[in-house]
Amino acid sequence: MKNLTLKDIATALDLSITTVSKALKDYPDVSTNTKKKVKAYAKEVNFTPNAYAAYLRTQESKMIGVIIPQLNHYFFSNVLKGIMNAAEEEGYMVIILSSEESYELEKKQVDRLMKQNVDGILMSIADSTHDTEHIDNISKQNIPLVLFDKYSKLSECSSVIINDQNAAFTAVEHLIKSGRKNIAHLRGPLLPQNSIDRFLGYRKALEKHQLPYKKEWVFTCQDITSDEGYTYAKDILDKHPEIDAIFAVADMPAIGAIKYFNEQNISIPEQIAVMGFSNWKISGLVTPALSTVNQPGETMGRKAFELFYEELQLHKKGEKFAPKIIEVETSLVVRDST
Amino acid sequence: MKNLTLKDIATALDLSITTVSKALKDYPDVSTNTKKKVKAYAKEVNFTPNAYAAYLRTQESKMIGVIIPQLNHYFFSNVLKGIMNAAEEEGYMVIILSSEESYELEKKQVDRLMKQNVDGILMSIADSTHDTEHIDNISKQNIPLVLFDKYSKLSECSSVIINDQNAAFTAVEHLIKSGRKNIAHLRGPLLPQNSIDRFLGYRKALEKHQLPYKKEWVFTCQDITSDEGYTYAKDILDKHPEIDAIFAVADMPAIGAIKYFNEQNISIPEQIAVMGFSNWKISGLVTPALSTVNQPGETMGRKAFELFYEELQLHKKGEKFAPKIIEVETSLVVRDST
DNA sequence: CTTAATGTCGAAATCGTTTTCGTTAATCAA
DNA sequence: TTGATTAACGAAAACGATTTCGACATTAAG
Repeated sequence: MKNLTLKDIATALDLSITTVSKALKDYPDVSTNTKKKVKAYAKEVNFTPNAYAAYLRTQESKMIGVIIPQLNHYFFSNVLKGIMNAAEEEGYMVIILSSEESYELEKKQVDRLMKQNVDGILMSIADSTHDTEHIDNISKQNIPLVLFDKYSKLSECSSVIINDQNAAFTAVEHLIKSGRKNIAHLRGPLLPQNSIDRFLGYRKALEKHQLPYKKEWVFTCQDITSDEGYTYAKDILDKHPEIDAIFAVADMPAIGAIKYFNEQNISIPEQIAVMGFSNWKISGLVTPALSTVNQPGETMGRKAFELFYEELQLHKKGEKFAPKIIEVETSLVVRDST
Repeated sequence: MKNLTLKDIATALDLSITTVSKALKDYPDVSTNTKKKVKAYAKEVNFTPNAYAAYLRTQESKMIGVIIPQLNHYFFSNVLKGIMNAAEEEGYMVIILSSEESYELEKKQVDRLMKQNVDGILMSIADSTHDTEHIDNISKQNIPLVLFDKYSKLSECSSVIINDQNAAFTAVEHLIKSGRKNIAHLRGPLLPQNSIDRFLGYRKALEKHQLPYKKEWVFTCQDITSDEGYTYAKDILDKHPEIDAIFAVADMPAIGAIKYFNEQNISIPEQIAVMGFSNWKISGLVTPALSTVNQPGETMGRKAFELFYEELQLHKKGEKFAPKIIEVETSLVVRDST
């Protein structure tokens, strides 16, 4: 049982392929009567025009590509959900690829998407990405591009982000307002802007409240989805007992730290407070429940798609599109760990 | 800057489109010399034949569709990884859709994939799916289909699964061997076979060791990715203080229970042992670390793709394919909660 | 009544690849 | 030398939808 074609419908209704095609797309030179008949029949037999054949003519694949650094990642899964829902509403299919935080793989995935003739690319760049030639290439090929979450200062294109610095600032200020004075920071890798901005937000909060900033109180996590916080918590207890709060770049390191403190019977938040970042699902389930910054992934995904779609419309009209940057609101989620 | 076509290469090398195409696909009626020249040039200009145009002729889209019940799910993310890696090796693109555990949406997503002319569909059916007409339709259209993790006894098609009953049996037996006698079960929803089989494994283990099975000790979680275990833990403490171990259908309910016990200062595993199922990343990070059954998602994904690919090759030859069922090995991960 | 405008429809070219079926020239057997 | 074989290439017809351009009939305008 093959898929139906325009020809099948044309034969059935004794019309030409042309007229059927035009009727379905509401061309003005088809009578209302014919349109009705064609549409009714098409609906009856559940006809959808073959996307591949259509592409050949229109050069529109009705597909977008999404590249994320990690597949197994609560936040990115949420972003994907937002993208996919928005995409479906406009009749777009989504091809998801992962760069596994690797610059080389990221380049390769970009290439795969271009070869697949996607109508646009939404991506969150990998931690290890240090140049943007492959990204700039996308725009050069006139393919709409939107970055989300992670972005690069080197390359100017549309982005959907949060204000990492402000969010971190608010989180740390909350620790300060609850009386903490010696606040450590589990920061992320050196390269990505998020990691830098959250660190800067941390410093700013300390500065504003005239608290000491000490280099030894900042610990770098290589992978913010791992439990590196566990070992750093040990360091903190052993070498810096004066520390009374930790602000982590992400939830997982914070949870790692909590685990160590629990094992050592250090009471949270009495002896030490712990603040995460991102609000993963698990954050509410650890003991004590983790205070954190909510990063609205689904909203970001939806906005990213909308930005792509807007850009595409202009492209089609041949107009230039000035890159837009959308900042999505975060919020502080105060639970039991602070 | 348009994408290159066969024509461009033909013009550049002063050959016909036909010869270029055939050279790239190693047809025997092209001289070795010409093949070399064409391939070298194609590589130089980074040419890949347009997939859409190729589809029109071959009816092969080189895409597969994957439907999972939830996007934001550690286990399924792992399966996806396995599928995507295997798919890439064979030059396939993957379209991922989510049924959100809804039967209606699942039907719709199947339809979308068929309309997209995917070469095959891999899916894990939703909890709420009660009939298999939409699934049988896929096979009827001669599109290779492979189910994974969740499957249906109603419909016979290739599947990649674990032996839920045996795995649950082993897990519960481990609790028994460590001296537990009154073991409760947080089971999953009534419909999916996994949930049933894990429950049956639980019962079998009790039976074998002549331990009591009590209906009141079985609690049904509606959503096994939620923390329903938290409230059931309260029930258990309040109404069934004799219970000394819990076997949960999944990690999240187990973690929910752990959270409640922690808050009530019930020591785990001394007063009560907790066993999960699936081995989510977070399981090692809660306190105490959760003992659980490891479900090798990535392997399952890879096997699922391989099964699809095998079936596709036979389809192309016009041969019949007898559905295969592959059972992937699980293993017990003993941590601190038992 | 003639010409122009309008309202419906279809023929045919096009997108880029694949593949069938020729065509040509060179090689071989007799 | 002739006929048959083989090696190397190309012309052209698909695949299914889109869209340009005409064709034809009908109506309106002059």
